[in-house]
Amino acid sequence: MARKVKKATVKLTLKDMADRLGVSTATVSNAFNRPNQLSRDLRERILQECHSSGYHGPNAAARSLRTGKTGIIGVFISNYLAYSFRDPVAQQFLQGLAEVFEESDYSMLVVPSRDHVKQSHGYESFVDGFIIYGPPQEPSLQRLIDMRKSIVTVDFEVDGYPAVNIDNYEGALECARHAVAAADGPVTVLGLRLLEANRICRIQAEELFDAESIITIQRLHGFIDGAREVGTEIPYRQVFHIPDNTHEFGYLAAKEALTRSPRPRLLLCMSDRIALAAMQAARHLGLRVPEDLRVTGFDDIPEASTQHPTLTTVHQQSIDKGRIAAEIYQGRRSEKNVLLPTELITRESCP
Amino acid sequence: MARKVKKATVKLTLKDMADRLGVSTATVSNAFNRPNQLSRDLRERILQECHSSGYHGPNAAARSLRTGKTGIIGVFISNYLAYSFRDPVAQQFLQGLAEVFEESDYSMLVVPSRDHVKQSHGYESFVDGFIIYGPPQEPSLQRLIDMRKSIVTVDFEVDGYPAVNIDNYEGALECARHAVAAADGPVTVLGLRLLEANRICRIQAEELFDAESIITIQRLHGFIDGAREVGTEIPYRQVFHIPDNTHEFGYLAAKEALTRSPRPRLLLCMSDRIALAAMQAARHLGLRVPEDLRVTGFDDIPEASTQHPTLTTVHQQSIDKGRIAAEIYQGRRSEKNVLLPTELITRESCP
DNA sequence: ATGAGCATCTTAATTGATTAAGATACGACG
DNA sequence: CGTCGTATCTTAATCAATTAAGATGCTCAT
Repeated sequence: MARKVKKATVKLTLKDMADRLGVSTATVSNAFNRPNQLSRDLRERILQECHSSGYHGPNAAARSLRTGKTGIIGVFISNYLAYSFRDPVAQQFLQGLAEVFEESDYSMLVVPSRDHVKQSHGYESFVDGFIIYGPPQEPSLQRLIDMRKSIVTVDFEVDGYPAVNIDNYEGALECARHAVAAADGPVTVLGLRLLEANRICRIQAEELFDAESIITIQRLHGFIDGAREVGTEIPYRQVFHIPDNTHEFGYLAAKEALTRSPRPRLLLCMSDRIALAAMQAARHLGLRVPEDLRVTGFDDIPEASTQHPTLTTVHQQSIDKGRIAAEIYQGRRSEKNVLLPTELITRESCP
Repeated sequence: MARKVKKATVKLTLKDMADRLGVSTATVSNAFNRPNQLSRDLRERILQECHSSGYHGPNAAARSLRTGKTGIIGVFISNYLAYSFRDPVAQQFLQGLAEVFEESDYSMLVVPSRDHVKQSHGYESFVDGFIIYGPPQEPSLQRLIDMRKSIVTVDFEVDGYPAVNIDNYEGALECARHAVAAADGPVTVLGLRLLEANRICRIQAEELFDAESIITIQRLHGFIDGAREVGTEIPYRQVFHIPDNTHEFGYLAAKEALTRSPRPRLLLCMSDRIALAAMQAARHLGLRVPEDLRVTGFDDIPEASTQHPTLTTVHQQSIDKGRIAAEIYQGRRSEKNVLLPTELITRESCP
């Protein structure tokens, strides 16, 4: 049963209101923006009249043209837009952002960075500033910088701009120390976005992205160094590259890793989503976790603690990452460069 | 290691470009918007100069003021903004929207409907139109209508506007028929948002929302009618109200339902998230699914098929719902009122 | 040769607000 | 009584674009 509503009336401007009320546009504008510039009575009358005749406040485009502000902040996701609504960590990050921006009356314009420079219609000039999540392509980044907006970067850094990051290396280090020490057999790493390739493969050292600033490279080094500390060398050939953080890719990569000989006894995964997919693959292969195979994740997404067996993983403060980025953006924090700690959470998959 | 980028230059306008090039503003504008209004050579020169001097296209606010269009579409979520980034079905819906809008160069402004009318800064006039997901409060809805924008409603209907819905009743009916017939004991419904209360409780018939248009009421009627068809009456006192679709609430409600006497042998849940939480609660109580307890969900979110035991549920086309809403919005579809079918998916939790 | 037709570019009105500066009136104060 | 300050409201410039209508020069058919 459909709802009924009144049909809309004609489009009204601030000037129309001024005419109806017999005052100047400046006064109507002030009624909305600077209450102390006019008498209480008149302001009441103006707002009352606007409300009853269906004028919903000053036109945003005009206001923005004049003031240069919009109340909209751009969230720049370095990936397909659809991706950000599918990745659990990105979701939590967005949730954190939303929590803070929501209460201060900002709206969020979520934009994808893919092919960003090619796009024509220039939504960028609509936003007051940007939260940039993950490193965009170089030309996109330059363009954002050129727009002279305030910027906060997340999960990467740009000289001279505030940044929020997590301690990927330390988390991976701690994780590998614990997991490799407990494992009694071959170790395989299921790694994310280590190469440019868009298919699953094992890596060659020379193909590896050499940027220390890429978070998965930080995790990889943490894994390798942590394993070495407890006496195990992880050769590059035991590291898989997975092009995207999806269940499907994780499942396939795990199947491949687990059907090789010798079969690994430990999978160090670079995300929880990959780890959960790997556990499904293990189940389908008749392997018990953790008896036959140990698995660790990274991120500590909600499912990590609710699924069975529960997942040993490195906790990162995804929601806080969003909250803090939003707070820095709003100038509500003194520090400009935040490094959030990570923490190993030991659960059933690798006790 | 932080990236280095060039610092930004001064702010440029279309007029600045016109002056530098010795042409009129109209010509520069046309270079961007109406290529056939000027010679190929001149257009090249203009775009080249704009690019090299760092002018990134016409200011969006000014353009929008003049044209009345922005290329931004508002996605109106009838809940806290943060919620939409946490609810799996909402996420899939957003993903579907994003897929379509992304390829046609639209940006999505995700706005919460909560306290919508109270908010002052009027982002609404920034958007060309609205996708309204779930029924907002009456005054919010009236306000959106008054703005005279194009509107597509999802999961509810408004007279005179296009709508996308799913067949909640039929899905619930089919689900209850199957599950109740197979169950050999008491049946309990874990229902979502059936009352206004913001705590878990069992319902009294007279408290129930009486609007036939609310999707959870449709599901409830489906459950009740389906059970009746196979000879079981579900009394209202066996229906729980859960205020929000979260794991925590689901877990608590299930714990409560499963510790009552007589213990139910079947839980009909109104969402997968509730059902998955219920299965965790069952595990913690030492109950085996499906041997001791059968569980069904609704929605068919990704985890329903990947977690163990896999979940019997009613599939809804959440992503398509988003895609179709976006297509209708863009006038790419002839039908204006779409009812998507649902389908029972039988898995391990209730074979 | 002439004017119609076309491509190309310019002029200038327009969009809906914000806000500095100015005008007016009124009360208080020396 | 003149003057100053304050509260209140108005005038008008400004923001950065779009676009209808007009101007200009060139081609081509008659």
